[in-house]
Amino acid sequence: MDTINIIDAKNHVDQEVKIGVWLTNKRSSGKIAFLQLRDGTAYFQGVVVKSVVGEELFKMAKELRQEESFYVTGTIHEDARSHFGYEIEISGIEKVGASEDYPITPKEHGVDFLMDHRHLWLRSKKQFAIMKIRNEMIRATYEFFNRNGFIKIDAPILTGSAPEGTTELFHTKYFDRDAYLSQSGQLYEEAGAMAYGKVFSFGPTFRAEKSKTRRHLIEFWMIEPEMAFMHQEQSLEIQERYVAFLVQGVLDNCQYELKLLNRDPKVLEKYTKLPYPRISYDEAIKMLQDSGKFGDLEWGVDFGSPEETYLAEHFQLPVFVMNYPKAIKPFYMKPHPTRDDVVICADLLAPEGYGEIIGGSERAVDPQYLTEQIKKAGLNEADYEWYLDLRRYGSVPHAGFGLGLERAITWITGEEHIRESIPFPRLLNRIYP
RNA sequence: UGCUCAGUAGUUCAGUGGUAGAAUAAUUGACUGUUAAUCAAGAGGUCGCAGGUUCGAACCCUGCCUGAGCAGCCA
Repeated sequence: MDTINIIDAKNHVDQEVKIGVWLTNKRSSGKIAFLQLRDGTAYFQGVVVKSVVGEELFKMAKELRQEESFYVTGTIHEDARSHFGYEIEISGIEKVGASEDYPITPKEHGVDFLMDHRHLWLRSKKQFAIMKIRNEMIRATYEFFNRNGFIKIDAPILTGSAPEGTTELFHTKYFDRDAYLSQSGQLYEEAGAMAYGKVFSFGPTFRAEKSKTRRHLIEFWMIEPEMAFMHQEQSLEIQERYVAFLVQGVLDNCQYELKLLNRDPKVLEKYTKLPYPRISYDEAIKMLQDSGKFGDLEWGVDFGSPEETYLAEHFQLPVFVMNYPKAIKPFYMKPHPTRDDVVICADLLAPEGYGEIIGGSERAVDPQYLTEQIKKAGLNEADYEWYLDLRRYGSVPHAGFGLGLERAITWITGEEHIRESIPFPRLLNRIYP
């Protein structure tokens, strides 16, 4: 008799198998019991018929508690009455771990209660589906960049200074010196690109901002590719190919999970068609002004979420907004060749109101210009000597971008809030569990 | 950090000045195909915390704590 996973049940129809499972719910009558089972690969139902298994096993089945773990043995049947398409007719139960008064019931719960029990909430169907899609997007990320000649260069998490100097950093100690948790690996990836051509990082990022919205996490995961001998236009092509590849990966490998989430695959299929629309910041400002919905919006301001949502809704596709004002962007972006007021950059705004998922730019290469910008930004020049070295020794045109993994997951899964896109979210005032 | 809203049974909520309620979960029993099964029974409470007003406060007032939504900031 084979020991299998639920997801492989279709390959074992009419065979007797053994599966290690947890009980998610049960229903029973005097003669028949339905056990809702999960094993981490899928969810399906076990059927226990009293007249077949006898008094003792039937009684044991009826007394199983929610989230109790056990082995079931039985025969797999194809059955149209099951949501999964298959079920197991149980002939034996071997208890493994007891469970009493499991807090998360099949009824509704509030967000706070669920977040306090995040370690258990992860077992439920919706969370299972989101985590599987997250895993697929991580897998597809590695595949995409490896296929396209990138190597992964890990940026440090502990840094001695603020890479961008703009947002709040988590402060810590590095023995007797000050240190900060990384809010971006980008500058290090630029060093990587000058060493190995095309590189990417994929790691945690920390922002000590008092942000409290559905699109913010304090700790999140970012993918930051950086490419040497590359201008912004080629970078945009890589960005849209990468995003489309993520969507395609989920469509190819997560149909079951999309169904659990009620996410319509037809909507996602639209996002695999390239290229994505591109508009300049100037055009975006004009569109917003013409809409008459944003008051006295003036050139030079950064977009808030209502503006981003309006732009993305207009195209119903991910849309690149290019070349923002220099004043609202970080110091390392390449200045526009003919205009003093904008830089060569682009944000990718996700449709359906999910906001910015990528920020990217071509990088400034002139060490003199960079030194000035570092001073202007009020940063300590000495901390950036190593960064300026990259411009002193064989600098080349290069571009890169950063994709926020959880924002992309929230968009692709169609979830309301970013907090369910990461196993243990760190939110303002929440660091338990 | 600002604005708004909320905190009552394990959970989700009703109760807005006069004996603390419902549904659901858990428990016990009935039921041969259930999909949040159904039916019946008993049980379940520091009404967020502290102070005040009142003959009397879950309810009114003040302060504090906790959370949610939106905004700013960002990916």
